[in-house]
Amino acid sequence: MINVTIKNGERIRRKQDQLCRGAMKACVKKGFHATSMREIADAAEISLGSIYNYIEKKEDILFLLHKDFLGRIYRRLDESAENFDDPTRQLFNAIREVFRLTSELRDQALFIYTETKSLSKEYLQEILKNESEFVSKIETLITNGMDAGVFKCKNPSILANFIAFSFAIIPLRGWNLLVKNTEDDVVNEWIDLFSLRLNVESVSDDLNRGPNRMGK
Amino acid sequence: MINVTIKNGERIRRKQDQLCRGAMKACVKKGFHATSMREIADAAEISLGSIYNYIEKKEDILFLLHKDFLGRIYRRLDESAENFDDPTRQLFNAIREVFRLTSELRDQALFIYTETKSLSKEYLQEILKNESEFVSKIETLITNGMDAGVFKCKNPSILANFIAFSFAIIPLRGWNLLVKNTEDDVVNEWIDLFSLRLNVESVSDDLNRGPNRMGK
Amino acid sequence: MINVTIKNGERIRRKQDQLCRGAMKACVKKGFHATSMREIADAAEISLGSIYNYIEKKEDILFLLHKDFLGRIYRRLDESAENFDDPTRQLFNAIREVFRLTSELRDQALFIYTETKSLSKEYLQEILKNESEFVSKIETLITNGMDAGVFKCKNPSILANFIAFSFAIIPLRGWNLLVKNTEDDVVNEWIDLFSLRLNVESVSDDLNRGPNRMGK
Amino acid sequence: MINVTIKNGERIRRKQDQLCRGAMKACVKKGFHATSMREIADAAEISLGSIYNYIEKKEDILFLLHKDFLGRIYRRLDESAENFDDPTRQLFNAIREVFRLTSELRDQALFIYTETKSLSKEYLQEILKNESEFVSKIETLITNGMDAGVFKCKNPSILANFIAFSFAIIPLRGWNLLVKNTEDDVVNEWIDLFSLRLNVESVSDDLNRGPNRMGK
DNA sequence: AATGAATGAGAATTCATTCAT
DNA sequence: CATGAATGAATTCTCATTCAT
Repeated sequence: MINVTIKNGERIRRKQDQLCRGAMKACVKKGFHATSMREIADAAEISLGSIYNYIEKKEDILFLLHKDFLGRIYRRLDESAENFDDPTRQLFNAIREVFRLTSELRDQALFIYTETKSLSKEYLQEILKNESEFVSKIETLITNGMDAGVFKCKNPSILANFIAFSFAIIPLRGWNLLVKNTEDDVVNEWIDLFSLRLNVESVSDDLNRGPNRMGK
Repeated sequence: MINVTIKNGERIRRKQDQLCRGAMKACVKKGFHATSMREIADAAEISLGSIYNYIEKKEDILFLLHKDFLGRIYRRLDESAENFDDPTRQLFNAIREVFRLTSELRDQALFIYTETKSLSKEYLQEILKNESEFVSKIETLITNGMDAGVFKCKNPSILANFIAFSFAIIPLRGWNLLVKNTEDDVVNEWIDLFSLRLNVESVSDDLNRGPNRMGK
Repeated sequence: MINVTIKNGERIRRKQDQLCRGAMKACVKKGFHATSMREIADAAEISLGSIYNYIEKKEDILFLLHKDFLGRIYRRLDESAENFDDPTRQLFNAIREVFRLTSELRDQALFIYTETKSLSKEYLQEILKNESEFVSKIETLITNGMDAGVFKCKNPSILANFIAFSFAIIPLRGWNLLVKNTEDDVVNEWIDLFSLRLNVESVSDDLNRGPNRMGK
Repeated sequence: MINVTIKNGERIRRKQDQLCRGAMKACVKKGFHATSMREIADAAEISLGSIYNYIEKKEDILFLLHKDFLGRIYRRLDESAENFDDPTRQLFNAIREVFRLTSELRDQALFIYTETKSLSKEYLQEILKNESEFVSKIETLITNGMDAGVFKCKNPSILANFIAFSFAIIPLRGWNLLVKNTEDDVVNEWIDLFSLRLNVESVSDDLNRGPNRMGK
């Protein structure tokens, strides 16, 4: 994907990881453009020249950051969904889990959401494809529930998008929301909203707000 | 707020407006950092040197763009709400109208939403205050309905935030949503979602999806 | 030709001239690549940033240097040829004059001859076109003499190229030639060589080696 | 001359040869400065680090390239001259042979001629000494002919320089000359020119343009 | 007030050379 | 000896801001 001078693939992965961690730390504060390669190098503890053994150009870092971040989000969605068989629990538990992750990574999420636009066309397309797949996964969780007769939904595609979009609310509007509310208040409100729309008779409280990872 | 050398207030406002229109045109394409003052000057048809009679530094332009954009959004909310007395119509008509405006100004909205972070602390606070007031206005529309006994809502503050947040979905996720759906599909889905949550018995279709600006 | 931000055409010419003089001074010593933009800026007494108001990229300077240098050479050829009507005097006087100029500008000529290769394709083509015209001009001087019956020559094109080429000998091999000989020795030898080949019965000494610019 | 860490002289020579071949291939395309050590290493199929066992610094490569190239040219001159006893045949056959070699190695010759200037003083002196010896060799061929009474020449030193210089015409001006002429046209023209100057009564055609290497 | 040329600090990137393995 | 990753000085170029006209 990214053309580099280094031959050892394992080393590339290791260093790009190191680079990502440092770059994220540095970029979150000031945004991508405003963060110089020197600052990234310092934060990643890789020498300035060395960075260019693992990337071709600064923008590659932004791309890596996106891939890395989205990867973590998607993995959380997958893993959360695997914990339940019941479609209702499966969906809403996954929502809760991903929501918690984006809240936890609030600054990083804000950074990613606002810097996607800075990607060049080629990279943007790849990232948007990733995001599409993420939405599709949510849509599948919805249609599974519909097939099982527990959800009613006219347009699962739109709802899946809404759900994916809802994960951004703490990063984007936490400055206002969290003044009077906790993250849990917010996610519960979303879940109530979506469960109403899915015509779920009773997302029983122990289920909806119960402890995480209750196992199957 | 912005310290300028010019005395004539009216002239300042006129030129800053001209500057805004040009700057928005120029910045929407490439983002704020990537747009040079020269490009902004060209787009605004003001000479490069002259710009600095009306602003102090480049960031001032970003601030002006935010103020200008948010002003237009808020004005739309106000004007829409004034068209109805009935709280249900008042709220949902306003949602529809503002939604349509952000969809229409999709590129500008995306620009504003993603560049807010670039504002310096001082400016950011002012912009966030504006946004808070916007959310408060929505919250008032909700509580009015509650007082009138037509809405039920446990936490109007969160819901108002959700509604404000929902306006961003076309700018931020239109690339995915609008592949299979129209803007109207999307706004109707939001309205259904929110009306369900507000326990509105029947947002009758002629009301909910009726023609715009039907007058009182 | 070169895209610049400055509008005033006269100013562009003036500054590009200033830039050329400085750049030539700086580049002659170390070659084009080894001379940094900062050194050029210092030599030209133009600030580093200002230079980029009058060129787009460093290579433009090399192109300007070529154009400027070749222009001076060609002008000398034209002016010299105008001084005589007699084809023999016309040709050999011009040779002598141009030869003297390239000897005088020995360092600059060496620089130009050895850095032509560094030009990008587009610029190279334009410069080579210039050079072609220069050779054609010499060829015309030869064919004029042939038409007048004073020169005999099987292949004026090759000979014109030889003559053009011969101007480079002092810049390129002066380090060896000028150990034992003067520039005049060298040019006289060339002239003898070429006049023999043109079958000129007697390039009388007063003509051949006589004072410069004797008028018509 | 070049200080290296390796002891084994034979190995040094072998690797430097390999380096030369690769470096020439790589440098001819873009010039010496524009060719990175990595590119040279790749072209020579020697690892980047290993190169520095056989040279001290990049410039050493340029020096080696010069030595190698000039060596080939000089060897051709020597060998060609050995093929004949007759001074006329000896000189003009040698000219033809060397001319053909520089034409054949046109790109390499152009590279060498234009990059000599990039050598540092120390190396430059050694290369120029080599070139001096080359010219002296030609001068000897001329004075031999004069001693034998077949050449008349006032200044063999200048003429020898002219001859040496003439070998550069295809590399330097082939782009123009070879549009209308063949290499043989060009060399024959030079030979005619020089033979006229040497007062050779008749460089008979079979001799002058006859087959190469006709043996003694 | 308007203009647009001048400025130089700072950006990304390259690359010869070194050095640990 | 061979390898190739690491280094950071140096390079070109950009651009917000200033300032003379």
